[in-house]
Amino acid sequence: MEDRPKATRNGRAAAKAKQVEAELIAVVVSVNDGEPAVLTIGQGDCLPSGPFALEHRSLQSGLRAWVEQQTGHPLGYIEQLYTFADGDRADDGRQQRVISISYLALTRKEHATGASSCAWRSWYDYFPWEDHRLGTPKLIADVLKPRLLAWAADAEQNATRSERRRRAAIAFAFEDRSWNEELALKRYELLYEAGLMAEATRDRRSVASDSTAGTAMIADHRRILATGLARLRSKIKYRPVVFELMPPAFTLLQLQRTVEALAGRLINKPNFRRLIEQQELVEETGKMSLDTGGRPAKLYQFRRAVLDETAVAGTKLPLARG
Amino acid sequence: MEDRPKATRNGRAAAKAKQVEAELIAVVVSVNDGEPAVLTIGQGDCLPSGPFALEHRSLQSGLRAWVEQQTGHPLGYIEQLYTFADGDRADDGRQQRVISISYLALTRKEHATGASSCAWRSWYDYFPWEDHRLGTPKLIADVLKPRLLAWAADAEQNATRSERRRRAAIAFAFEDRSWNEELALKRYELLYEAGLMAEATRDRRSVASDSTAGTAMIADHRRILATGLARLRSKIKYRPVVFELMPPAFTLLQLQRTVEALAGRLINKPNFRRLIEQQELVEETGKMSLDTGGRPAKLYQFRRAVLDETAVAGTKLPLARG
DNA sequence: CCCGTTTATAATCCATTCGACTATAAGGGG
DNA sequence: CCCCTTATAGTCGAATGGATTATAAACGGG
Repeated sequence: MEDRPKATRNGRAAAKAKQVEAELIAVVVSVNDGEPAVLTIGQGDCLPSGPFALEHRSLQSGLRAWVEQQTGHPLGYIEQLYTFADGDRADDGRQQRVISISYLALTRKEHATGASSCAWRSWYDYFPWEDHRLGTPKLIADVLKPRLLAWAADAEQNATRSERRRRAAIAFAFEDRSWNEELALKRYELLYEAGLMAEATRDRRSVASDSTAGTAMIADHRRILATGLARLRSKIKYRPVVFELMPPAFTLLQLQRTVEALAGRLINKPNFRRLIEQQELVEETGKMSLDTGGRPAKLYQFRRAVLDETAVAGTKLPLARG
Repeated sequence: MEDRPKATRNGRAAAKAKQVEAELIAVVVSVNDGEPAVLTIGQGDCLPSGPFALEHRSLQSGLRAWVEQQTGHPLGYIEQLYTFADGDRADDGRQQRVISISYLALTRKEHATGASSCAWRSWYDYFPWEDHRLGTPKLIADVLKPRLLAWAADAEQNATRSERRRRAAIAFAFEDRSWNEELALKRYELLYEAGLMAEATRDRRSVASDSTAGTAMIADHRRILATGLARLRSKIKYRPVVFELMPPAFTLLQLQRTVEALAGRLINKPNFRRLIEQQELVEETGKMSLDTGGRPAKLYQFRRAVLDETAVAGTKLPLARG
């Protein structure tokens, strides 16, 4: 059985043909006054990114270095999102492949970010159909729904037509289905496929659609952003990651507003409080917040201890069903 | 703002220093007669893998090609697990980095795999402490617990000692905590850190421990396997992936045994049936299985339609709590 | 100073979920 | 025919979690 590490040996022998460049991309998220924001560079159409190089000790430290260099912002919590190859880069004629490794980072805005050419932009600039806190956005019924149905009707085969209609109905809660905020990535992919994203028309070199929604980004950065959004919306339901976005002391309503900003939907207040308390995620600081506008609220802090305990329990947040 | 795609441009300008090799690694899982198996090559100490090369259209197709070449086994369902860099490869003096992109694949054994040098091995050969179907393995109380406690006591600082004890207690359900099958990766990491895995003593070039548990693998392959195990145990609870492991027609008990094999714990039978049925995951084929040993059982098949519907619902499986 | 507004905080109601258990049905073998 | 095995149906009860109501405490305006 001398051929055991065959693959690796072959790879090294003929390594020349198998060299790739690895790119690190970050979705850096914060929430300020109930608005979820993402850290962008350029004209707000680009996520912080850079190649993984020899001087980086690890993928994570490489990512931290690039983000700090490009935005002046140090990162706390980070988690890997997804790795993919050959977006639209292979078509420039060079025989060089790029692998993109994307990360989700949670932080707080506060750090004054010097004069870098970076900016915090609201998630919902890029995905205006995702914010359901004030009800279903009109954009959906006025623009997206008719366009999606037209796209479905465009299909040649009958089966394809009904499949497209069903996919759209599930993703966007047509035909009185209930809205599912975790489907953010599926919705982006559907809109891309239907030619409603500026990126799609650009990539296909086809005629620009008469109606595209949300702010576009370079390459596949908006897709990566959608991936981060979907991951975060899913994760806040079973892991206490929200606290990475909170200041050291906060009121329960501030915590709720942060979750709502991420989920893009409103939460029942008493139930939210009950769940937070019975899970012992927070403890009182003893101080009160006076600038609530009404009755002063207790200030709480995250119980760091649960970061170990919770590995067992799983932390749920009550996101009301439609 | 002409410096927008700065990172990428820099990367290309000085590309020479930033070349890496990308390796694809597969955890291929099947379940046969209630035994969960993983596809290995070599002496059962190596997962199928190979470099990502120019001829591969995508990461996934590259992975499929390597697995099929090395094992003769075509893959169905695959999902990305994790990407990591610089395992223990950077220390051989070469200035060359390797990025490993790991995948989880679910399949069925059936395909006669020619005469390749590959073999199906039980998961629990590598993680004997993970199978709790017949009660808690004696290995835990007899070997792991004393060794872990000794490791905890070894720490110099008081805080470190109590932290190690707490981590061990959570992961292995000491001090009458309840067993959580999803912590498989944490358990492996803990045992590695405590020097109980042959890989750890090998990596550190330290004296081999007097007691190591389970079959070791090359490099970090056993860690990757643990990652796949943990991911799968988590995922079967909210997505209907189990059916990728089932034959076209099966009895409800066979389905239950498969879930139990993956989870490493037993499930309450009436509750399992109730959950499967009320979620409409399966439909009757009209045929019966006669070789049950008792009363004949209805044969069911997976309702492919739920693969779309379920995007909304989330499919739970009742894994009884300790 | 009262009173309406705003927010905080506590308590209750109720449908659903889900673990645990019991009971009945239908095959085979001695 | 009894007894083993497994299949299948039904019940009980605790806990979860969504929805609603009630009370408390600040502020500001008339």
